[in-house]
Amino acid sequence: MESHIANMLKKERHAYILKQINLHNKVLSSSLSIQLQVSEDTVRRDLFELAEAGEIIKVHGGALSRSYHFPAQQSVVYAREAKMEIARKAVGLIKKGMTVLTEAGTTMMEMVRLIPASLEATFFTVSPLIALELAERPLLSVNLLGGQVDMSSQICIGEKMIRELSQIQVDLCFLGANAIDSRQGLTEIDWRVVQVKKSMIDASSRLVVLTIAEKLNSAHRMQVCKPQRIDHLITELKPADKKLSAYKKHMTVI
Amino acid sequence: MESHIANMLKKERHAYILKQINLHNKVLSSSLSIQLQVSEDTVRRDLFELAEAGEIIKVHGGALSRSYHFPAQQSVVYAREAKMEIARKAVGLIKKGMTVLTEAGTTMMEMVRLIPASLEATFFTVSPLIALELAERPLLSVNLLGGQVDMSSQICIGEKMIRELSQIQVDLCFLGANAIDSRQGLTEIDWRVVQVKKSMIDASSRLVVLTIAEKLNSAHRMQVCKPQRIDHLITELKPADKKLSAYKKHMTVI
DNA sequence: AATAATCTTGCATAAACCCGCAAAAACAAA
DNA sequence: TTTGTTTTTGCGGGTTTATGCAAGATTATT
Repeated sequence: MESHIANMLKKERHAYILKQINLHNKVLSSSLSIQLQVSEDTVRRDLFELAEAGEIIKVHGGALSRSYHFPAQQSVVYAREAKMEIARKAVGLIKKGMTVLTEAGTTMMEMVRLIPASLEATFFTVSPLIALELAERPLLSVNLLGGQVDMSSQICIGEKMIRELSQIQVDLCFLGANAIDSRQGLTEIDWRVVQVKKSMIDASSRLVVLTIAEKLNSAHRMQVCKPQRIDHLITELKPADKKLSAYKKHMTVI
Repeated sequence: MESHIANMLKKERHAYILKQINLHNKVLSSSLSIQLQVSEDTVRRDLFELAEAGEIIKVHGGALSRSYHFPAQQSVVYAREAKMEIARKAVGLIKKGMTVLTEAGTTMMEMVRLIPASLEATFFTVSPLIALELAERPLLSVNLLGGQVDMSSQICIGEKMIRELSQIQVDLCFLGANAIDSRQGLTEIDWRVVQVKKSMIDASSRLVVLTIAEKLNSAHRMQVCKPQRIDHLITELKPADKKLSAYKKHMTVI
């Protein structure tokens, strides 16, 4: 990457700057000048042009992502309709007396919200938020597996957690999918999250993957598990939908 | 990870301040100065600009949310004023590089929210919510101690957690008080919570108790620790207040 | 009234900015 | 390639902005 940073064209610099802003929500003229190996004036001109095109917000000292203009952060869940349909199907798999292990994510939260207060079961989870929501159901026994808290995924990770996971055995494991593909299986971006998910899978008899259809047929760098290991795949689509046919060889589609 | 936290741009500070105001309904120039790592003058100028833009209401010592005067959504947290004052004092005890153990509760949450993003320290906590809030600070290492999740206290409890606590040693332990008395010390209602708090105290060199003055001179059934074991007592009162004199024999009152 | 905290004002400094210009680079056509 | 045209870039020098500090005024608190 660093190699073609020297002697970049204006367009390339613009692309680079936009990428940086999307990544950090902010750039400094001074550091860009060093990163791109051009003068600060040039950077300023670049920022000015991007700002004029409405791509970024220019401020004294650098520039900010446009999202700073809409300070009211949207707490709306993306594709909630779909996620609720998934949640409805998922809850149906949980029977009285079962031991269940769950991950984090908005889909999982929708599922947990649908769990009736009358359900009697044992839950393990790596997600603080999910744990708190589960704990509101009086008949559930809720166990939160501790560890280092990861900011981006909002789950607990780390060695200790993996060691703890190796000591439990559950009936059902619910995982959300960052990306799933009928050949590459479940994949993830963050190495540390992969470690945790692998351990979760090892600790469970049956594996259930929840995902919105949008994420079907996509893959990331690191593999969490092969498609054969997945027992149930739950999406908002009808099981007969042809987008799911490729998955049916390996797993039950719900 | 580079921290774009120190050396914030003006716009970023403004966004941060607005977030804080929406969260607490009120900000103090003094606290903001610490959190943002800039001089009070700069904070004052920021507040002035935001006030001029009509975003907030500037008052002596800080600023208020505009919606605060119309008591539409008030009293979400009981005695928030007092708790913020306590929080402000408590944050002062945390120094760079320390290892800190915290409990749950609204006072603790106020404290955690005031922790500057620039602080470098290691935190252990038994509270899922506190853990998530802490995790937003990039320079902190946050460890959530897992276990059964107790609905009423919203903390993790149980044998496993106590065993884990026995394996760590921290500089500072922050406990909230359900009841505190100059002779009976710290007391609690729930037996299982007592077990956890006792273990937390055993794991720490210095013990800090946070409580609103209202809870002074009250006691419950089960003792958590003797008054002598408490190193610092933090309330919203001035240290010189005569309500605190009985406690001064045993502990430092802040 | 006394004390402490906070505010205002003015000033100093460093960083960031703007403007114009000339060199350099990219581009297009001969 | 060479030549001419256009775009892009870096730089000098003057301007503006951001920030912290100090001293005195103002406002809370006791």
